[in-house]
Amino acid sequence: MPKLGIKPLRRQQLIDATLRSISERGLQNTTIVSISRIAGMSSGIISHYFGGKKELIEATVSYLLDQLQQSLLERITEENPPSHIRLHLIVEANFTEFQRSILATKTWLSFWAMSMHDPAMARLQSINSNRLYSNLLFSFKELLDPESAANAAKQTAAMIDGFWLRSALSENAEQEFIAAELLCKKFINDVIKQEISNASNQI
Amino acid sequence: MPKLGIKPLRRQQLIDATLRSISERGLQNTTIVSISRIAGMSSGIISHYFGGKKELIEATVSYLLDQLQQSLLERITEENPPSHIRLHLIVEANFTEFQRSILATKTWLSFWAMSMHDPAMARLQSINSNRLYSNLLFSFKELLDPESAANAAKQTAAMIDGFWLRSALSENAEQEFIAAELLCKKFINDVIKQEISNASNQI
DNA sequence: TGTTTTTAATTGAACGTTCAATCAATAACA
DNA sequence: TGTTATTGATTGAACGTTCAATTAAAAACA
Repeated sequence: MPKLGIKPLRRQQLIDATLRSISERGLQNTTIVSISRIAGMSSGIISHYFGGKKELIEATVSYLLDQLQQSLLERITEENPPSHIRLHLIVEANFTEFQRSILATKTWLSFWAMSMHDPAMARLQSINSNRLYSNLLFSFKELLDPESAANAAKQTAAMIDGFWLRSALSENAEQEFIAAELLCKKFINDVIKQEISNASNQI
Repeated sequence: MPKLGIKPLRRQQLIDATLRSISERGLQNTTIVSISRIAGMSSGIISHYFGGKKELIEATVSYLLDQLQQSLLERITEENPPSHIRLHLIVEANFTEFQRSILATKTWLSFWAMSMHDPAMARLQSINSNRLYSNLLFSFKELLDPESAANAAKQTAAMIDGFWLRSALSENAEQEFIAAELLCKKFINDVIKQEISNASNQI
């Protein structure tokens, strides 16, 4: 009998090792050997559990996407929070402790660059990008007229991604992430305030 | 004697070829051979004019930074435009025809990813990031109080980078870039409008 | 002007290195 | 013992760099 449940364990161990390798050496210098050494296993194990290096990288990115999705779901378990709270929760999910980790940041950046010439990566990237927009749009629509909501959702999504990028590349990333989260929330509050006052003026 | 003043010409030809190679195959698949073939020269030429591949990549990124800077300067040749116009010009500079080109977008993305584990690239990246923020801050300060100006400048910089990133990765990049430019300008207008009405309420 | 000399630009084969993938051998387990 | 998990040496392709040889343009000369 094969060891029970060892396959998902090994796969997760190798994904963790991949994140560490990329955060330490960058994607370009991450090799089959560097990953397997961090995982404390041999180089052949990667082909055995993932078929090849490419599939392991893809699985690692999928893992990051799942983590991001889960960090949002964890926050909305409460019974339907009001829209403006929900918007803040979306922001928070994108600036989680985990999202800020060097493990994650370096991998996200490499992943974005890869998306430009790797169809499989581009597909994952597109799903994630649309998900953020859709989540924001859903909540904004309960507060603003459709066109304003669409604009606000696009602007917020861009601001989140932009702040995330600038923070990740900054020298004192941790402080920048904290400030970024606050400024994203401030933007959301201001948009809602402004649009509501605009609407009341028009009546 | 061989052709005089050919050095700057060849260097630019190789930089152009590097942009094309990265846009076609991605940075990972860009090799000395792929670049020199696009340039119509031999592989040895790169070491001769740049010392090595690394220096050529750095020169290519510097070229992109210069183009970005120049596209802004070209717009502000007029005698001191008013602050809100200047802010729009900054946005426009970041969404130039050239910035939208596949040649540039793929290289920028690879460059960001490289910055995380290449000190020379990180330095270039930091300069560029600060420059955008400083330019925005300068103009916002003429319209808003210092704290509001700093917040607005950070938010605008993030929104520009974020929109740029999302547009570059999008399937119909061209349309997205156009919409992005408009939404960045709209944000700037709204911030100014809102802060001014806030200030008048406080009096 | 026509010829020769000088000079640097350019080539591309060869070299050493690095990497992902493979697979026969071994270890761990049931 | 038989089955699966794991190892790690080996392979061959791909890469950046180097450099002796070649090419062609400019300079010097007559």
